[in-house]
Formats: sequence, structure tokens, C-alpha cells
Amino acid sequence: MKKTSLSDIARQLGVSKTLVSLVLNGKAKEHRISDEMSNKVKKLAKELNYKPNQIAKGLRTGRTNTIGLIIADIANPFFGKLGREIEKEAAAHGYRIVFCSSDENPDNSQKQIEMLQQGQVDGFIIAPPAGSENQILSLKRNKIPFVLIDRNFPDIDTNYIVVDNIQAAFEATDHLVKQGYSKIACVTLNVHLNNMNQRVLGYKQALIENNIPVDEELIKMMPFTHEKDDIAEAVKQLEPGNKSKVEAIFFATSKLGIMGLETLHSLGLHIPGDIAVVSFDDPDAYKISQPPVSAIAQPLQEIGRESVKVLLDMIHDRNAETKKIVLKAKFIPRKSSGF
Amino acid sequence: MKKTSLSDIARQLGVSKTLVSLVLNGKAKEHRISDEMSNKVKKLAKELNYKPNQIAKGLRTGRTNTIGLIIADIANPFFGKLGREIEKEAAAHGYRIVFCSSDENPDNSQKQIEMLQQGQVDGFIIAPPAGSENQILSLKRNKIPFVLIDRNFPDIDTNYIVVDNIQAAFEATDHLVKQGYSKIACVTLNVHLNNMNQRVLGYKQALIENNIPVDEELIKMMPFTHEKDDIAEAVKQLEPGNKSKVEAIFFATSKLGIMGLETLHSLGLHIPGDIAVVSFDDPDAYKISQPPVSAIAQPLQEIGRESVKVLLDMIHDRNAETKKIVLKAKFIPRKSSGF
DNA sequence: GCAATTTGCTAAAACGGTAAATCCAAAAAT
DNA sequence: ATTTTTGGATTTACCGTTTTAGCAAATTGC
Repeated sequence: MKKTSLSDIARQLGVSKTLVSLVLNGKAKEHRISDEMSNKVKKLAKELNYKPNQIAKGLRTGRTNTIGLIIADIANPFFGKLGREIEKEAAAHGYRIVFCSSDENPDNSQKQIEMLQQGQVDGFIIAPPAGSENQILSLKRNKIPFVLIDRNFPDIDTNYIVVDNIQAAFEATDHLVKQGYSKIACVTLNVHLNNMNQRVLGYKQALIENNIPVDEELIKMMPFTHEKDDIAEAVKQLEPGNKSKVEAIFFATSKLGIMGLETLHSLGLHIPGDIAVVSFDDPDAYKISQPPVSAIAQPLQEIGRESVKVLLDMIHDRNAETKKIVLKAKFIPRKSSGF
Repeated sequence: MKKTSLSDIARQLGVSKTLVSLVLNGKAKEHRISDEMSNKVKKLAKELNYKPNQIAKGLRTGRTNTIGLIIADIANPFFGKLGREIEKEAAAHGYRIVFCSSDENPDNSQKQIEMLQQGQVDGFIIAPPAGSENQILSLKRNKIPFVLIDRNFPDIDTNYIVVDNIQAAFEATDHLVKQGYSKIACVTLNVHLNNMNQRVLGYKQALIENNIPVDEELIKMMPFTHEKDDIAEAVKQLEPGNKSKVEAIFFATSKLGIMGLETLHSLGLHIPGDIAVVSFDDPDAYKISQPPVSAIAQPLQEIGRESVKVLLDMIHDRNAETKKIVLKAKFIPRKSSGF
């Protein structure tokens, strides 16, 4: 049972496939096709269960109704949830999502973008890994529609949707201070991404504003290929028993936070009694953790929606001016910071 | 700067595009194209940064090198991790993934399958929602390659990759018994999916084998649209203080488990002192939970790999016989069950 | 030295649509 | 009576590949 094509319908009705195409694309009126013929076509199309071949359509029109989503890792709940929101908004506009996980590796994202660029997607939503500036520039140069999410490159004029990382990190750290902690450590990624830099910046600003000296010893930069052992090592150095007398830790990502908590627990430390914890991002894990973890929740739905909208704007008008959207993240104090 | 096409190369070299196509597809030898010409073509193709238009290729060959992945929800870490494994294996074979979240709703999956079926994917990997039997049958009838994951329809002869749910649930429940609990409740989904049925079956079998009567009152079936409140309600009914004197709960999914734990914590219950917990699936949350949660970890990597392999087999030979693969899940005892 | 084969390459069709241009009556306007 | 408009449809071209069929020149066989 072969799929029915435009020509099949046209042949059976003894008309041209152009006519059939026009009718089924709702351009009948515009092209003065008689209602009688219109109805005949529609009826037969339904009978034969005609479904247009999107590939053929794509070849002719140059549009695929598909968005390429390049993120670090779909298995990471942050990106998973974000992906879901993007999928939802895209579907609402008749778009599909093909996703690629880059593992924060620019070589991967490079290959993935190249692969999808061969006429398969109308545009990209990208969380660009560090070192992928040239890829982004190349997209821009070729006028490929795209929008960055989660992080952006300040030196490149592009669309982007991010959160105010400085303010969010500030708020979380400030909260720790207000809760009475002053020896506050920061565990972050040793990676040149502006969102990460800004999180550390917000952390520092909060300390400074509260007249607490910034101790670089207390800022642990993890290699971005971080494994559990790395975090364990870093966290152990921050153990309150040590000379540094750390009282609280600010984790700059949920992956760091989750691994860090595992270590803290395995050390038998009581949270927040022995050490308090706050973290960027708000995975389910933090809600059921005992105690629940104070977290910075990003507005995933809004990020998802806006990124799709901005991208579609760009697709429809490649010369549209770039949109730079900075959203507010929400700090949720929980028991892990003595709240 | 328009993209270069086969014709561009052909024109510049004064040869036919057939020749260029043959060379670039490695069919030069086979078609007796001279090495000299071959090299000229390859060189120019590289110079012009030629990338074949996959859409055009797809139209001609009927193959898109794209797999449609239909799951319940990419934001659910179980499916996120599984998706990642599938993506990896697919990429290794030159395939891309377009995903759709069905929310366990057959109407959604129906639309999604239809949409992707318009020539856009070479095959499907599907976690079919309850009530989607007809869709699966229809795929089968039309000889569309597909493989089911996570659950299958016993009455339909299809490819599938699942875990032995009965055995896994049995093991987890049996573990609870061995730990000394006998009043064991089960929180599951009120949905006609064989994996869910089997989990309850395994739970019951373990009780029976240990001479513990099955108390239907202790089996809570949640509507599959479950929200936190539903779970909270159910869990409250199971509170050990009640007449039922429940000592342990087996959660049939991690989503149920996570919501359930939130409620147990909010009730101020101590785990496992007041009530023990085991759960199907093993999200990060369970590892950092205090205490860590005893869990049934599915072999996600193997499921991902096998599903892609089986699908590709089917794509390459639509009449290949169906493969039914049942993998073992691994029970990981942790402190939540007094381990 | 002539037929048969091999070598090296090409033209054209096809895939299934969409877009632009065109055509031809009949009706309306001049 | 001639021109213009309108309604209703068609023809042609094209998107960028792959595939089928084939052709001329060079080589081989005898």
C-alpha cells in the first residue's frame, strides 16, 4: 500500500496536481478554483488519507519546520525540562525538535551544527559550549537563524535568552549571609562560559556588599569534565573541620550540587547544622532531599517559550534585529540553608 | 553566499553531476571513473566546502537518517537518560533523533506518529501509551520500522526492549521482607500498561512466596495524570499511624517515589525508622536523598543501544523477524529500606 | 582488420511537491 | 464589434539528489 501523492489525487480526478496542491494549501479562493472542484479534491484527499510528503515540500520550499536543539546533555534534568518546554512551544507552532547533546564540547557541537545545517533544520536553539564562538559567528555570517540559551557570548551580537546569573547568585549568597553564615565557599566549573563567570561574580559581590572578604581559597573550580571524585576531593577540602572553617557552600550548578551533597552525606556531615548548602538550579532531587535544598530556580517555561518565539521571528525575517532577553531566576530558600 | 550543490562542482569541472555524485559517494571505482577525475572532484568539493543537501537526498532515496523517538516526557529523568543513550547509539550509526513527548496520551502519540510519518523519519522508537494499540498495529501493517521500549503489548507481535518488571519488583519487595517488613504497601499507576501490571504482579508474588497475605487496600492506584496532591493523599492513607500499620512502601515509578518521599518528609516521618521505602527506577535524587533510596536501576545504556540496533536492523530489512528483548534490572539496596 | 569488450563518462528521469507564467473561454466593458 | 476582465484551470520549471540506461572511444581478441 503505497502512500498517496498529489499526482494520485490529480490523476483520479483528471486535473493537474497544481490544482490539487493549491486546494489543499488553502489557496483555492486566491486562485479562483471553483468550490465544486475544491470540495471534490478535499473529499478525495481525505478518502485516500493523503498526507503531504514533508521532504518533498522541504526541498521545494527550503523549509522543514524543524528546529535543531543543541544542548549540553538531554539527560541533565535542567536541559531535559528546558527541552520539554521548547518542544511544547515549538509544537504549538507546528515545529519539531531534533536534539543533539554536545557534552559541552565545541568539537561535538561543531559537527552537530554542520550535520543539521545540510538543509534539515530551519534554525537552531543552542546552549553554546565554551570555545564555540567561531561556530556562532559562522552561523551569523551565513544568516542561519539561531538563538542562544543559558549562556551567551558578550562579544557577539546575537539573539539570546538567559537569566540574570549575577543577581541570582547574589541573592543566594546574600541569603546565606543573612542566615548568619560568613565563611561561604563556592564550587563552580573551570570553564569560560559567561553564565558561570557571572555566578561567581554574584557570589563575590554578595560577600563584598556584606563586608566579608573574598577568599579565593574557598572558590573551587572543577574541570568541566567533572566526575564524582573531583567534587568529592574539592568538597573534602572545604570540610568545616579543616582550618578554613567553612560554614556554607554555594554550588554553581545542580550537577555539582548533587555530587557535592552525596559527598557531604558520605562524610556524615549534618546539613545545615555542620554546613549549609545552596545551589543554582532546582532539580526534583532538591525537593526530596533531607533537608530540602535551597535553590535558584530558572524560569524554564519562559526560557523555552521565548527562545522558540525569537527563533521563529528570525526564521520569518532573517534580518530581524537581535533580541537579548534576560530573565529573573527565583531563589527558593529551604532547610539546607537553615531557613 | 549560496551553498554549493553538485551542479556547481560539475559545472566548474565541466563534467556531469552524475559523475560528481558517484565520486562523492565512493562509487567511483565501481563505475570506472578515472582516478585523475576522482581526485579533481574530491579536491574541488573540499575547496567549495560541499555538503550534500540531505533533504534532496532524502527525497530521492526515501531515507532521512532520522529516528523518531516517542516517549512520555523528555523532562522525566528516566526518559532523559534513556534518550541520551539512544542519541549516542544513533549518532554512532549516523542517525539523528527527533523526539516527541506524548504525556502518556494516545491522542498525542497518534498525532506525533502521523506527523513524523510524512517521510521525515526512517523509523520509530516508541514508549507506547496505554490505548495506542491501534497505532502500533497500523505501523506494523504499513511495515514502518519501529521498536517499542519500556513497555510492550503482549498481544501484538512487535520488536521490543523491556526489563523483566516482574522479577525486578519481586526482588525489591522480597528485599523488604527479608529486611523484616511485612506490612508492605504498593503505590502504582492506574494505567493499562503491561510494565505497570507486571510490577504489581512481582510485588504480589514476593508477598505470596513469603506467606504474607496480599491486602488490596495497600495497593494504591494513582490516576496516570497524577499530581502531587494525589500522591500525598494516597501516602497519607498509608501512614504507619493508621490502622493498616504500614511498615514499607514500594513505589512503582520514580515520579511516584519522588512525590511520595516529599509527602513522607512533610509528614515528619523518619525513613526507614517509621517507614521503609523502595522504588522502581534510580534517578539522581535517590542517591542524594537522606537516607539514600533503595532503587531498581534499569540498564538504560543497554536499552538504548539495543533499541537502536534492532530498529536499524528493521530499517535495513523490513521483513526481519521481530526481536523481543527482556533485560534484567538491577536492585540497589540503600538505607531507605534499612540496608 | 573487424567484432566484441572495456573504459570513461553523460543525459534524462525520477522523487513529490510548490511557484510562476500562461492559456482559454465566457462575460463584461468600451 | 472589439477589447478587457474574470474565472478556472494548465504547463513548465525547479528544488538537489540518485539511478537507469546508454553512448563513443579505446582496447582487446582472434
